[in-house]
Amino acid sequence: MSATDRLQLIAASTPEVFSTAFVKLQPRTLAHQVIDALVAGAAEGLILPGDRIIETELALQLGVSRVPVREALRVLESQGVVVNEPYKGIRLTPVTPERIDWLIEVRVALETTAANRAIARGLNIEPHLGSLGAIVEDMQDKAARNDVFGFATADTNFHRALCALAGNTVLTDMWEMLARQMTIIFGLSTLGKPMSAIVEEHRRMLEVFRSGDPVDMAREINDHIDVQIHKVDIEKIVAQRRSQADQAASL
Amino acid sequence: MSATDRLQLIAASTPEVFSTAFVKLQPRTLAHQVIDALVAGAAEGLILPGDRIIETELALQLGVSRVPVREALRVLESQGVVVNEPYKGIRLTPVTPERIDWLIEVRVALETTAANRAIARGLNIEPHLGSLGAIVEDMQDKAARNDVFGFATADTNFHRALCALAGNTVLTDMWEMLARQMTIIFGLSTLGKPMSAIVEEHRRMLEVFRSGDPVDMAREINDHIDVQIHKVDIEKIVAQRRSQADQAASL
DNA sequence: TACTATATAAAAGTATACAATATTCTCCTA
DNA sequence: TAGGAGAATATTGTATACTTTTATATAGTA
Repeated sequence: MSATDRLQLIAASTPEVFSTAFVKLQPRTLAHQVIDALVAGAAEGLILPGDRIIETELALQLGVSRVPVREALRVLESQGVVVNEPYKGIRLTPVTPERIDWLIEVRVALETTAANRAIARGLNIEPHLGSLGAIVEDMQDKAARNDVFGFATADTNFHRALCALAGNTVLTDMWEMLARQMTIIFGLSTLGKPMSAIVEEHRRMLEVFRSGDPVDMAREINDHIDVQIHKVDIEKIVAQRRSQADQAASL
Repeated sequence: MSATDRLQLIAASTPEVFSTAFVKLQPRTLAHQVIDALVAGAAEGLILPGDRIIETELALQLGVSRVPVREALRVLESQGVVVNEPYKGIRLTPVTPERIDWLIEVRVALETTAANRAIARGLNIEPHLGSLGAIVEDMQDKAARNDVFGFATADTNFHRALCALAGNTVLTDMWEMLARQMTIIFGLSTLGKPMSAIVEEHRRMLEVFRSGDPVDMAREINDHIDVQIHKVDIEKIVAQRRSQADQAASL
């Protein structure tokens, strides 16, 4: 079963993935939608790290021409989501434990910077604390319903909101790049700890943010993000997923 | 005089800009070359922040079709180098003092993280110190010859080499994104201080790196980068450049 | 049988052509 | 003369067609 075979399911079984992605903004260009579809597909495990992505097939499955597909792939290439070898093909970037370390290191650096900037701007007050708190409550709710996908989304939203308080669009743009890749990895791995514990961690982060101590904040973010995915043998998981997908295809 | 009128000079008067950009690696795709040409053109002031970039003209001037041009622009859009409004046009991202602050904030965060990681890996030893030192000597040399462009290139190389020591490709990729935008801004602004002083700063940074104190390193990087472009009224400079370009066009 | 060379096919890279949208300019009317 | 409606133009968005390169398969030879 090829990557694009699996990806077909994006346009077919889950059209909302393709449509909800651009709800919040004006109808963007097809290239942007292709990006979202690809990332969503990767997050759902329809495409696995290392899988080949063929322009023609992807264009066919998504119902667009190769041009926007190529544009999307070039963007994702520049962001490290896919790797390209001229005339040879594009693959979803293989996920190694090393690469996860790298992503975490940069993400911690960005989020720490963002949080400290937000504190420096004096934004660790209402109504911002309330907004962040609401997201934590949403996480709690999703955890209670055992809605893993919704939980992960809320988790991402929390960190996105925190970054946004820095008011630095360069930083938030970069954070979004990382978030995409983290989303793909999170989609593959089961969480390293129970959801209730993660909710509690966010409560604590929020409290530290309120208190406004930069050093504590840095440590809190580092501990939180660092442990999240570590100690998970991602390559084994990918192998399992691949065999599962192949097995399903042979039915 | 339009942006693409000025950009024409890239392909015409300075073909080496278009060719040297991809010397180090395999002949990459045209899109990558277009990216380099655009950034180089922006760094030389042939395109100014806020200038409209028209796909057709750019493709014509560079002697390629619109497809690679579009791919390049999409990548640059995702990196914040250009801004796009569907069906309205693409512009070189306007440079504001605020945006410079944002770029600096992220760059300091990344470089500090990189330096500390390099120290943690125990790479603040030979032969790496020697390599970095050689770059500083190169800067000294370029400063003596009053070669501003060469000096800026060497400066960039120093920081790139420092980041590379972290061995984190996610970080270096992001740093390159920032470097592009910084290059454009540096190309516009005159240096905030004499080149000899900047050389000295790099010597000091290198010394602190050797000593291996993370806190000192962070402070050193922050001071170095922060002061570099600040206190320069970038918008005024852009306005001046634009009037100069228009004046030259009317001759 | 194994290995190499050649031919065939598949897919990326590129260019051209067409459609949709926005801007601009002109002409008409108040 | 000023303002607006509409046509003309310019430019982006998208699709199709062509070229180049790589990979694969087949056949021929050692």
